Amino acid sequence: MGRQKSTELSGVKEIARRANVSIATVDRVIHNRKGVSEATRQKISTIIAEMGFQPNILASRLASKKVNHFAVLIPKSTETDYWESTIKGVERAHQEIKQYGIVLDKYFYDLNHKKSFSDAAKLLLKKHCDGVLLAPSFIREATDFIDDCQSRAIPYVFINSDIPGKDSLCYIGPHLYKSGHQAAQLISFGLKAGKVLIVNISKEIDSYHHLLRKEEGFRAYFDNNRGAIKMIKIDIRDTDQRSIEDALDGVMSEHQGVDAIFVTNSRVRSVANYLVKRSLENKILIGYDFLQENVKYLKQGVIDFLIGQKPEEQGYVSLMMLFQHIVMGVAMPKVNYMPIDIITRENYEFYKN
Amino acid sequence: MGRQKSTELSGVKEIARRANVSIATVDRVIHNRKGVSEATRQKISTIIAEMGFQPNILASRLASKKVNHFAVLIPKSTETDYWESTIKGVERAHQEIKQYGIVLDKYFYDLNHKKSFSDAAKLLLKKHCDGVLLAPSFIREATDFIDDCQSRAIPYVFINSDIPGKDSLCYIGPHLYKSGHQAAQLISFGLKAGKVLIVNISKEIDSYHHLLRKEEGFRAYFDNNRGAIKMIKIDIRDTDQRSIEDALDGVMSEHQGVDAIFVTNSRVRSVANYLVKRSLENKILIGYDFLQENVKYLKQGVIDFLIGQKPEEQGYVSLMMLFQHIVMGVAMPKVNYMPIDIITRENYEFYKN
DNA sequence: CTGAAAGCGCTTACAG
DNA sequence: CTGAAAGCGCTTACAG
Repeated sequence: MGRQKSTELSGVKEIARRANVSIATVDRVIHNRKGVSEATRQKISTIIAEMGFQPNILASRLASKKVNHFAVLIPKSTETDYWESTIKGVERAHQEIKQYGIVLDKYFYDLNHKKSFSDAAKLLLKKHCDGVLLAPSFIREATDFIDDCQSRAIPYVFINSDIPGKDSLCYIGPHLYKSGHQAAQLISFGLKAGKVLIVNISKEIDSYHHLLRKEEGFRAYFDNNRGAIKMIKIDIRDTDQRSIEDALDGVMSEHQGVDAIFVTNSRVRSVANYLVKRSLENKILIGYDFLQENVKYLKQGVIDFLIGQKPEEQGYVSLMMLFQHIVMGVAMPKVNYMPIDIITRENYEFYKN
Repeated sequence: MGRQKSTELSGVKEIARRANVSIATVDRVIHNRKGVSEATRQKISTIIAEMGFQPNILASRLASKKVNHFAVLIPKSTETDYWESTIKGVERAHQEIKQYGIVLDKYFYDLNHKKSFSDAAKLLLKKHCDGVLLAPSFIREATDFIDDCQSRAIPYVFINSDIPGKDSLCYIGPHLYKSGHQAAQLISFGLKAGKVLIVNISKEIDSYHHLLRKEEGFRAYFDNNRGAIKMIKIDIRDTDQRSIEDALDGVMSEHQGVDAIFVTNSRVRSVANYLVKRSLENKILIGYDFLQENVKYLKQGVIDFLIGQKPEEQGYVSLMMLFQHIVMGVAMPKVNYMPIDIITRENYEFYKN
């Protein structure tokens, strides 16, 4: 391991020397603090530019002992589900940056109750906070909340879905339409002609809007590549296994000879379970999300493909974005679409959420 | 933005106070330096454990001005190729950690000349270095080099491929066998019966060994799921377009009615080009790597699937591993397989190498 | 508008 | 074997 006392001329001390001022004044200029004559400011700015000076962020955070609070507002998770991965990613990012004085405040809401969102949001706004990371599941409630954020000049990033028309620091999540498109392409690769069933399962009317965007993309693919594919669709609003099976029995008997099924969310496991019970495993089945239960059916060959949305990376990237923007002062892209991952029984063991 | 002077009792000062010693002695114990009586060491260790003390890495690196040199030894890249991405990932990681006093020394060799590897390795070993990241393309030469590393106690990580039997800090790269398996599954999803052609294109005898592991995995899939698939194979050692086309013409006329082609590396673009020239775009074509030229044919529908090996992430992760191990003292997994990514014309625009 | 001085939490000679 | 003191590059009161 080398050791080396710095001999190079750099840092605030050198700037101060060259400008013939104290380092305190240099500091004022670096941070755009007032109380510096225009002339001195000019002189120092020029020197900074010439030197290509980059402040030492370690020393800066150490000396200032500055603390930033970031708040995260997402659905609460139940065991092994999707949002569990998201919060895991957020926490992993926090581990990496907490030494810079980043405090993470977590707020969760219940996807079945809009009010829980507003309640959590209210709590959140009671404490000081320098940036927010939110999953705006409920359009109205989320809109109210971000209006509050805006009036307090708190920057926020959308995760997993966005609110069309509402400007945020950044959106991090999937391109829903395209992911539906991808599902369609996979089916059409394996099925040149036949009947395809689209299944939406959700009691959430609000989040239904996500599913619809996937469905649109799915349909559009066959419109452009129209061939011998017929499409049927069913919406299932009661999400217990029994109701799902009844609904599927209904549609299957009404429309004989379904060859492939596209489930627009992670409930594909319920459909897989149904297919096994009815000995219909040979149908092509595609759905969403790398969840334990889904992978089980993938391994068995009941589910052919899962489309992954990288919830953990979403969480990780989101918090990092906030950090890069607020602490490091780095510019960020407006949109950061997650990859559309294709998971199969051959590659699932190497998959990273 | 909050500000807050620390009031909590923590840090070396507090340890020193509790142990009734100076902070210098505390420092000696923290870093296992000698020159401390066993009694004092015991006392201090206990206090450290009790407090759950974690040294402030920012302050530590700032005060010590310690510098670590990491060396990277990989093939030199030509424009937009695979290794270009790898070095990009390495450099991105370096950007993030250089503030900790990490210096990156880059060495490149020519994949067409084994000697260039040894030469670069010799150069590398002339300078001080705390860790090495290497792509061991040439087994013999790489083995000699890591023996040197071992005798100097320099830790090293393998990237992109490993040397079976040679223990390293860590291997970061694809699971070659499984990725061949994946290619086979995709083909079999789209082709229930027919003829499949395996194509190896490489003038490199050494790196041939990689391709072979992919081919093995590919074949094994059809052995397990044997059906109406016949396999043919061709090795092409002259990699100019003309020779490739001649070779393909030969095999195609000898074996009529090939339905699908699996190219075991990124040269799939050459085969795609050939198929276009002969108006054979309707055949299923699968190959490797997210390179511009390959994506061009993916968009056109000539290539059906590309398998991505995440070269950039390989580079990023590798350097981070070295950093985590050497600077942060964190334990690392022995193997870090990259995901086996499936890239299509529907999802390529969201793909990250 | 400006500067001297103390301090962030740790490390490093140096002296004993 | 141990400690007092200076210093890393920056920030923050405080005084002028």
